[in-house]
Amino acid sequence: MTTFPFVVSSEPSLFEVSLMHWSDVMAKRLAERGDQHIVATGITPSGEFHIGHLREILTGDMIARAARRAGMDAELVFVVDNADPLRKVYPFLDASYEAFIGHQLGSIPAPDAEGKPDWDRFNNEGWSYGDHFLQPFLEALRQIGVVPRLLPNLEAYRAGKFSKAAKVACDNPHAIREIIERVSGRELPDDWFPWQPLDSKGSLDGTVITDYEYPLVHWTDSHGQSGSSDIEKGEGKLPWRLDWPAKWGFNQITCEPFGKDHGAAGGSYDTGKEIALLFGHEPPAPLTYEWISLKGKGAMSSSSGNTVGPMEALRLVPPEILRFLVANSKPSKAIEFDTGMGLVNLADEYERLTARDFDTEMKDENLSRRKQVQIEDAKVALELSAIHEQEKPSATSISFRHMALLAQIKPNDEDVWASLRDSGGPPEPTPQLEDRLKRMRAWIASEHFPEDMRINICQSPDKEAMEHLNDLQRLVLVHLNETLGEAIWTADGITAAFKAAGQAAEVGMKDVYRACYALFMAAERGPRLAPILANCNRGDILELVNIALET
RNA sequence: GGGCCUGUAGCUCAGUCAGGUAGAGCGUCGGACUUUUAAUCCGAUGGUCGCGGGUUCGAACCCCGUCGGGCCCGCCA
Repeated sequence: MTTFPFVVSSEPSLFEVSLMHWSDVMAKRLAERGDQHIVATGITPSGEFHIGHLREILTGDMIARAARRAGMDAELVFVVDNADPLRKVYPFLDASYEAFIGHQLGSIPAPDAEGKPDWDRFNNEGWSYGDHFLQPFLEALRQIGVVPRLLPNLEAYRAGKFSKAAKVACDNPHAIREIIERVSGRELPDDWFPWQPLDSKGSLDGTVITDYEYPLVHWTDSHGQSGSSDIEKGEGKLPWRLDWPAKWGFNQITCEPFGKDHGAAGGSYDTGKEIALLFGHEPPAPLTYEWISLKGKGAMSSSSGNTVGPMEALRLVPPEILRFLVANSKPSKAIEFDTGMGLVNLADEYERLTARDFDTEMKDENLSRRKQVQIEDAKVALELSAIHEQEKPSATSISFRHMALLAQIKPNDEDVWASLRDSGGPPEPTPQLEDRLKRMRAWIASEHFPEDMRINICQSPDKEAMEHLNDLQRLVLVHLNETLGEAIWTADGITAAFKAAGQAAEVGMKDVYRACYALFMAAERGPRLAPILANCNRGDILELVNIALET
């Protein structure tokens, strides 16, 4: 008998490390700190949001859910970094935005359809640049089952929430400088000061600090103007490396996932955790995650237009599949988002998982440890994929592939439901299924739908496919010309014509279908032909058979 | 220069934290369903765990080195 040194004899705890999903590992870490948690996420609304940003939010959401499942209180918050400045005139912006560079995203007008500043909405409704990009993202979040408490950063500055930290920083610029220089290994300019005042035009760039008398930071700007910035009234902002740890404090953040850029040694989390202590609070438990890139196109980037937006993704993919993508990948794993075949496989894997009974599987005592890990991981990933936290993910029992076929073959939804009914599906379409079909149709209509999945009826006979047919199979075509010509143009009628052609040619149905698939789809096999042909133009199909016979 | 992630079956990846007989899904191939919604079911196929050393009774896993891919250390959150 083999003994495994790693088997501990004590009773299995909820936190049996070897059997944990990544979200549970984080929950365990949080449990060591207490049972009240605020999980933070944060994004700068500088441009179009993309599914890369979804990972940030979903990672946080899943940690919060895991903490709640383990019996803790946990809330998800979303810091909207609208106090950050506009960095440059992005390609989607009009050149007039040049004047706003350095200005805070929450204090400048949103671009209109032509990329020009929309002053009307800005002046009348206060509709800002940040709002413009945030709004659709929030809608996508709602669909995907994430409703975080929003913490707009600019408003936090104006409300004086940064006052305490800003005072500590401005009172101790040398201590801050020491931390940043030592931990990040870079040298700060001599005139560096831990506060960025707004200049005479409202920009955070280009000011020189001339003096500090709490609560005022005195400055001169690039326009030759000078003035004072009150650090308690949001007349400026803390530099990012201080801004972040300051937010941890007054928002009482206990956990925050962030992209790998922040997580690098000497990066902003490293300096942040020391600065947090200086501010007087513990840094949150970190979790570094990898980026999501687009398959074959590299990293996602708003400015290059190389993105799939959350709303676009949701038109194609059911939200639970998007959640599953994140839940099923360890945060350290880079995700390649593939809107083609990868998506089909992902969705079908999801469907297969929903059909499994994990509890029963786990009862098998002969399972290897490895197997147990797999089951546990899959089970938790599936739970986290549910849009609503409490609900069990339900199986549609219709694979993505199958749905893709039906949606292509049947232009009318009713026919799809009828077909499902006939093949043992649900008597009435569930709302979930209707939703699936709607998204599937959008996907098929989009450029993202993989060619491999597309059903194409040949316009003319494919030479190569036809050459592979033997004489017997060719003979079928002769009879097919006749039987099909007389057939009633319905699925049943066409099926009957196939049979009749087979009988006339005295060959088995296998050869009939071989011949048909070669002719109609240039393939050896395929989806059931008759219903597809029934939806095609009769004249075109007969013409196709004719041409084939002539050549 | 410093650091992080990553390399396992044709593909996507588990497994590395706590060393104990290389795993899953997809794909491919074959069969069944007396023929079909790329379906389903069964079976088969498949890997010098990037490479080289070391530690060990035993290494995908730990240590050292090396090669390849991605990335960060410039307030770009």
